[in-house]
Amino acid sequence: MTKSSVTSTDVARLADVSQSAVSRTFTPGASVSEKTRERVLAAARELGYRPNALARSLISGRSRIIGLVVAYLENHFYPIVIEKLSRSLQAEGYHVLLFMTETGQQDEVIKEILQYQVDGVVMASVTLSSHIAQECAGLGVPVVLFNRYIPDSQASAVVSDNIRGGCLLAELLVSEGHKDIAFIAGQENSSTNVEREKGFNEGLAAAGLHVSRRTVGNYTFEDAAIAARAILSDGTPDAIFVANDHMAFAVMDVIRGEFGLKIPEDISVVGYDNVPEAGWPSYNLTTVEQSVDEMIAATVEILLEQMEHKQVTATKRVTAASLIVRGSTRTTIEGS
Amino acid sequence: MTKSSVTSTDVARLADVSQSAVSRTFTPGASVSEKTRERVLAAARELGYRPNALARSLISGRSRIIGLVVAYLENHFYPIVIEKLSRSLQAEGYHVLLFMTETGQQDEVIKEILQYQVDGVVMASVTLSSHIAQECAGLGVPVVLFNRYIPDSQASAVVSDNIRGGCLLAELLVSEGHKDIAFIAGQENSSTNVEREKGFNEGLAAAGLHVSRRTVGNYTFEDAAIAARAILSDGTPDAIFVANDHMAFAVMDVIRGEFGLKIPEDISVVGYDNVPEAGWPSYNLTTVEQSVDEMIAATVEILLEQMEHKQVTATKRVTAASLIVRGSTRTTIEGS
DNA sequence: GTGAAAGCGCTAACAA
DNA sequence: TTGTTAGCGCTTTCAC
Repeated sequence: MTKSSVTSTDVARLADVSQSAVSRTFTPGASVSEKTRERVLAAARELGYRPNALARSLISGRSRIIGLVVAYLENHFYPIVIEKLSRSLQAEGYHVLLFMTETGQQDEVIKEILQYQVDGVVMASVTLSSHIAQECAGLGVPVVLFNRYIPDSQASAVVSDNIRGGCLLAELLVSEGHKDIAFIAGQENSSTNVEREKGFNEGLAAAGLHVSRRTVGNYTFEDAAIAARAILSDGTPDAIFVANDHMAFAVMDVIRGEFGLKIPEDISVVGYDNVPEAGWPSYNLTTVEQSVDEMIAATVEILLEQMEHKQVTATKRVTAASLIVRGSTRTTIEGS
Repeated sequence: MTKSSVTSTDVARLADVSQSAVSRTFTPGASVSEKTRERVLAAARELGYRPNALARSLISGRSRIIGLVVAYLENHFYPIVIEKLSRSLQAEGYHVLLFMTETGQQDEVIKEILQYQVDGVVMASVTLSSHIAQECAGLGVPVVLFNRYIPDSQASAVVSDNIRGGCLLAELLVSEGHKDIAFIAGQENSSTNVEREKGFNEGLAAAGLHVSRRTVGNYTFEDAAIAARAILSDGTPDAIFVANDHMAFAVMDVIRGEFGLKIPEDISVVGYDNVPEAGWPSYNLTTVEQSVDEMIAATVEILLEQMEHKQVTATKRVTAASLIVRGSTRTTIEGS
């Protein structure tokens, strides 16, 4: 039992310097002579001293903690986001305090977060009320909505070009000669769903087509399966656009397992996100890639910029979307 | 710009009470009269006051933060762990500070963690040196290794009964009449791999059998695919036990996609973990379930117990493993 | 039950 | 460059 944490005062005593000297030694860019620096470092090592980040935060007003709010990790897109965001922030000397929430509880959660004096907040798979966004802005705490966008919010947002992505998929399906095209939606009022659908519809419209059938999968595996059954019991469309990959896997399973149809011979399926499983041979799903790396980079950039200048202004960043063509879509169409 | 956080002093001034009264109002179990309590609460609401968790931690010596260290989220088992652990801890008033690390960097990471004065640490998919474990114990910070076990460590561990699980799978394969049985290992020196293999071998030995071929997949999708190719190019075994589900998906894809074999008609495959994808129709994988819920419950219990009594003692908890039979294994064997 | 006062471990002026 | 001196916002004795 070494017990108790050693404090800077303990180190100072052993090194025979002032407590401030110890503090300076551990403050990058402070002025300490090489001699005292070494003395302090030696003493610190001997006692096993580590600065208390909380005490530091209390006075400096910067905790170097970023709050991350997520609603669910079922969709594999989000674990990847968490991993990459966390690594990027760590590289900048920040750490992620994780908050799992239910949709609808976000405001409560934000209040909890603020108690930890976080320097910034990232909300993935979750939105927040304009009221709370304003409160954070007032406190000088930048908030970034990740993969979500709320018009007129005080919060910044990083999204990929979902409209363009939807359009790319429509163009692909059209070019392959599909006519009877169905759509399985995600969460109705989410910006991702709205924009992907919008782009998709526009793409079809440009070719004089439109979605023949539409059901809702709410971005969950189970609902997507139900949505797929609803469509297929009503006849087999040429193609289905499913609003994200996670749902698309469920849809493909229903198509092949329950209806005995072949993909892409009997029906084409396209998804959205390009999660790793989309590249797995069993699914081999044609999809649109949202570059998580770019989205994360933009997020960190916004955060750092605003934290540094303590100037919170709502910023919107849109990253590129790119088509990933795999085997779930026909390259040429034979019959009709 | 409301700027600046309101402090308890601000609230005290408005409510015309002492600053201590404000503190007591927000300290569960402190003695405050109903009257002052209401005055304080009213003032707090008016000013939008929220206690500063960092300042509280500084004096109370308890941060209510738990450090969680994870190496990778590729295997879907871990995102689920993160989600459930985070929710359980939140329910107890704790929050998770996330640290992504590379294997081999854990000691550095732990030192960073300790700076945040965490009340406890959970290490998933990662181990730590006995040296660091001792340091944490000395500081009174409980450490729980999740799904990992290190003999003679100062750290506690929560694991499922991997030996039993491996044995259950062996018994199943034996009972179905399989003879030529291959094994694809995870990470060679991880306790999960060692124990699952041990149990599996014992189970086979009880029937006078043993593993015919063995390759290593390192718990990654890519290596598992390579390991599967190595085995299959050498002839088709009756069955393959893959040390976790994540690798099993890669193996199944190779079996069906590259070798044109049918599962389970030509070959049975079993995995381990029972991640959600194992239940997806495309894989429908027979596997062993590690009850994440039970493992999380045990983890939180150990943490709370030791944090409360500030008494750190290495504890080992083993949860049950149960067989989940699905369609990737034959129920009766015809030929061979 | 309530207020005054003493710090928790640290950073940041300010003098020296 | 260095030490001294104030606090950061809060909890917690201790008298009253």
